[in-house]
Amino acid sequence: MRVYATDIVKKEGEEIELIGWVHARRDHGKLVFIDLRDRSGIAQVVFPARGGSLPDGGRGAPGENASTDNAGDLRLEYLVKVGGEVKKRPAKMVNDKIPTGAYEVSAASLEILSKSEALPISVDGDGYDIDEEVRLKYRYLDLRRERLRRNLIVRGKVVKFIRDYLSQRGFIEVETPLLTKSTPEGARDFLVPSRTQKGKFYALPQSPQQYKQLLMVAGIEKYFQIARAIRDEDTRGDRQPEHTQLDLEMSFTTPEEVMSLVESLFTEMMETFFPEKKMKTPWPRVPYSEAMKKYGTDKPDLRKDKNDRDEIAFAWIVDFPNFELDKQTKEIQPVHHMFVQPKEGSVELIDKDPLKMTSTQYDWVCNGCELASGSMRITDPELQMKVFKLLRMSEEKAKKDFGHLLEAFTYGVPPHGGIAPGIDRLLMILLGEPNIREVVAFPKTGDFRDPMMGTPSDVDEKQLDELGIKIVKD
RNA sequence: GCGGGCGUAGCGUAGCCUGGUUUUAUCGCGCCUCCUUGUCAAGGAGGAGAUCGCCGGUUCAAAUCCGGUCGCCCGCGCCA
Repeated sequence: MRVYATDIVKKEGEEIELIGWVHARRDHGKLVFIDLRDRSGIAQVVFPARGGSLPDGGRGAPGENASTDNAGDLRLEYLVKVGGEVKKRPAKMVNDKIPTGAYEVSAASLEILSKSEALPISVDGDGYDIDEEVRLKYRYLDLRRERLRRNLIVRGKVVKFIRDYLSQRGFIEVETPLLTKSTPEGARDFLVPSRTQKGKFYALPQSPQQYKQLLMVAGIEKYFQIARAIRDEDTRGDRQPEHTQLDLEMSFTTPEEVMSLVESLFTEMMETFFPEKKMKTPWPRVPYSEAMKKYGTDKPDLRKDKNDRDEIAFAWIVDFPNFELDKQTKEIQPVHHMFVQPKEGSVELIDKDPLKMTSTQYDWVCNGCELASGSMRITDPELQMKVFKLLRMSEEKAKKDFGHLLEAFTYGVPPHGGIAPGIDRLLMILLGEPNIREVVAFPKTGDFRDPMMGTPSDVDEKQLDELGIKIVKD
């Protein structure tokens, strides 16, 4: 019966089978030890003397161990299947440094399932000191290391927790398209050329924003999606060309309800998976103006001790202005996006003094990092059109780009709002990682490449012809 | 686009400031051969592996100094 390495502590005296990689080998000639690693962790396997038995009496008479005679051929990262008995180690041979250190598997059989060349990178250790280009080229090896395996496992658990939590509360998970429409506002789009409509393009979604609002018009009422948001803007340590958000939207809701939902969801998540973190509850609320005045930023770091790895300072920033002036162009632009509902009493200001308007926006921040922006949305087509115009969009352009939304709002639109917390950034902070790439299975480099896949790549002339595309080299 | 840091075997590094006991470029891990019955950073003996990112210059002599160039990382701009 196959057992995971870390489960041997529960199997003393039993005949078991381990399958995993040779993480380390210590060959004493007639006696060979390996650390066998599988997805659970590490267990020591001891191979008996070749042609003999173990000093402690071992397994059976000489000759019975013939099936482990190839133990001396083992090399790092060979994939092996080992059969044997789980034994408690004598007291002075216990290794306190590993969780399975009080036990070991006394091997009776060994099968080499797959050999390995010497690895280009070590998968032992945390890997931080290895050139990242090489780590990414051999990501499938890099992911073998304990730290990254743990990151993927925790990520999977957190996402499942979110899904369960929201599903239990009546939310419906809906997938929205990846092939969508380019709108020149906001971030730069990744474009996908259309073959069937030569000369036209799809855009990959910067966020499912419009779709989720249309789902509210459809009457879904409570929507969420673990959604990819894709933006063609330069990267940072906490920014990738594509990242994952918990996108959610509710009808007949209030900022209070959204904030309280997110707060209880993630508080419970923290208690479940990160009980060691010190977190203030309820999360403080800081008005935008106060944050700017006191901290000079709308994503203040509210930790008391910034060197404390376990301190997590979640907070809400509220009472954002609707609009601000671009620092360079001095043109008016939305603080969040152009679908944000102004606060009650602020709406009338749009004709007189739009910069004085306060919005329903609320941001979730953590340790000086923005984790999410959310708001109530505009549902009045007239007000929405006013916003478009305020942002110097012609009525024709607005109807061309957003006519579907404006029209949808004429068919019985529920008031709605939502939020979209960034999963990668949250995990980066909680796992104490210095970079978002450490919590993403297959991330891209700072200049958008994947050294493993060789992305982006040239394409065949034929593919370009079908799309009606000619490459202009400068 | 701008600013900063880095580039020496498969990986991590020393040497660079102050050019020459480096004519044969340091050390650790990994790799290969042999020895080794209790290791867990196993140990012992031996060995292979580097056009010092690339191009050019200065010099009797360049990993080292100078110029250019390429690549990566971090930050700014940008990211509704």
